[in-house]
Amino acid sequence: MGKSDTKTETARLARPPKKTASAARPARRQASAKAETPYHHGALREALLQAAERVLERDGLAGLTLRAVAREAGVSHAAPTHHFGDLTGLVSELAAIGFRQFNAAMASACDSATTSLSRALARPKAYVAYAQAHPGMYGLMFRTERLDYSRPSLHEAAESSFAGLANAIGAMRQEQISGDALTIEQGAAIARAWSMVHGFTMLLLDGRLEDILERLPAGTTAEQLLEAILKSTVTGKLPA
Amino acid sequence: MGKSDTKTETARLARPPKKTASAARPARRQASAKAETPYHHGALREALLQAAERVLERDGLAGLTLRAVAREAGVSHAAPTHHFGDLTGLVSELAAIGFRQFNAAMASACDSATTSLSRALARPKAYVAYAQAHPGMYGLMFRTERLDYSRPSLHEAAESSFAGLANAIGAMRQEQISGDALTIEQGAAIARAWSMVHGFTMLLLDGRLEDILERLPAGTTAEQLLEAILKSTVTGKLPA
DNA sequence: CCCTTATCTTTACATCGTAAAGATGAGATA
DNA sequence: TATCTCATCTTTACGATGTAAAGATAAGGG
Repeated sequence: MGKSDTKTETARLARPPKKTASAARPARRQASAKAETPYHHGALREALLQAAERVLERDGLAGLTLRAVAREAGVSHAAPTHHFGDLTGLVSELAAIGFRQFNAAMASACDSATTSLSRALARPKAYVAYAQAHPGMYGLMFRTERLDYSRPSLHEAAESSFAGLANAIGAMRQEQISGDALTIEQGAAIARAWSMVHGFTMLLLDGRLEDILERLPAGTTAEQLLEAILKSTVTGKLPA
Repeated sequence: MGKSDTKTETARLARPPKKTASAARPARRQASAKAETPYHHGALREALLQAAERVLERDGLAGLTLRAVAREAGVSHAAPTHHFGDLTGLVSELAAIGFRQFNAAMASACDSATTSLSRALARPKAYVAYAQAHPGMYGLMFRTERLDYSRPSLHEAAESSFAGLANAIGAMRQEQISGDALTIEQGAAIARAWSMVHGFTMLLLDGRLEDILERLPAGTTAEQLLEAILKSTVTGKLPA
């Protein structure tokens, strides 16, 4: 009766019943996260985060549940609770990882830019490219109500992401962006750039740009559309 | 044991046990949606949609569940299924209503604009204003993975919304936007405007513009920031 | 060597979406 | 009018999820 938990979920664990002799304990860190560690995993927290990212990119945001992550990592469904408190905790830590990945991608994109024009285009293009390569992560970072920004790791990673954007805009305007005060023009420039690229990304990931793309000359890609947008913006034309 | 459904949810219905005499049946449509209709409601579908909107704006997207809507409407938890099939159905119909509200707001905003500049600003301002007035609805329309665009009502309402945007851009460029083909410049102009205002709205609703707003001169509102963005865009300055 | 404590598992429960079967009444048909 | 049919709504049931609480197990220090 009821209580399907017990039967359904316990079955797949198939832990050897006793194992009093502590024989095995193989290498204490497998890197494959494939779970051969009985009881004390040794690095469950990291394993759970990696499992969560896999689940997220495989099954989408809706599939990212505590129990699914626990299954993916090969532990009991309540194991994540001890490390993250609740779903919000797990999701927030994963989002922090996403922001760090994202920041790294942006930094490396800016480095490999030479001309002033290419520097103006490199950042937004890398932005969209990251989102396309990690749609689950980007969705997690920007569309989940279940994020706890009071967590230091997430707060810091997101803050750093914002600072990178602000600095890039400042560099483009050949100004120094101070940390604590902005003119209305500076704020508008930052908000405008962020809104544009974030909005484009969201619409793209949601498939809402398809209507436009299929009306364009055959074979036009989203990247080309983005480039056209950026160039017309940089050139200074065509109001919204 | 278990099966808490029965006790917990049935309790609050408190339907008079028999009532074979069909005495009451008051007016068949209450407009208050307050549920005094035994068994056959008469207009449950509309009542459920109104209840859903109330729940959405009160408890947010996470609170918008089939059972919560049924409770709000005063019917059994399975009643919505008959009218909408599943949660996706209910949510999609509600989103269609949102798009129609939105389209009406946009249309009325455009009508009440005189100068060319005010016409360029009226639309995006009304866009953001709608989202701020109905954050739940806007979130539902644009951030829910659970929308079924194959439903005619939703498809049509969203399509009409897009057409309105495209036409506004076309008018601004003094061009005729044909329904089935776009130049790359036209597509870029549409995508750019949409991305900007959608991105701004999302960031604003998510509270992610707070970092910027609080660094601006004291008391600067989101509307003023938006206006600064739009003006600098119309004037043609400051690349992204 | 035992005891404390962190880690992980079991068990339990409320809630949710959804399916299926039963109850009820509205309208058509005779 | 009496009955039949069918749309509408309720009950019951089940699997899934998040989370709390208690139990099991090992790690490490006294």
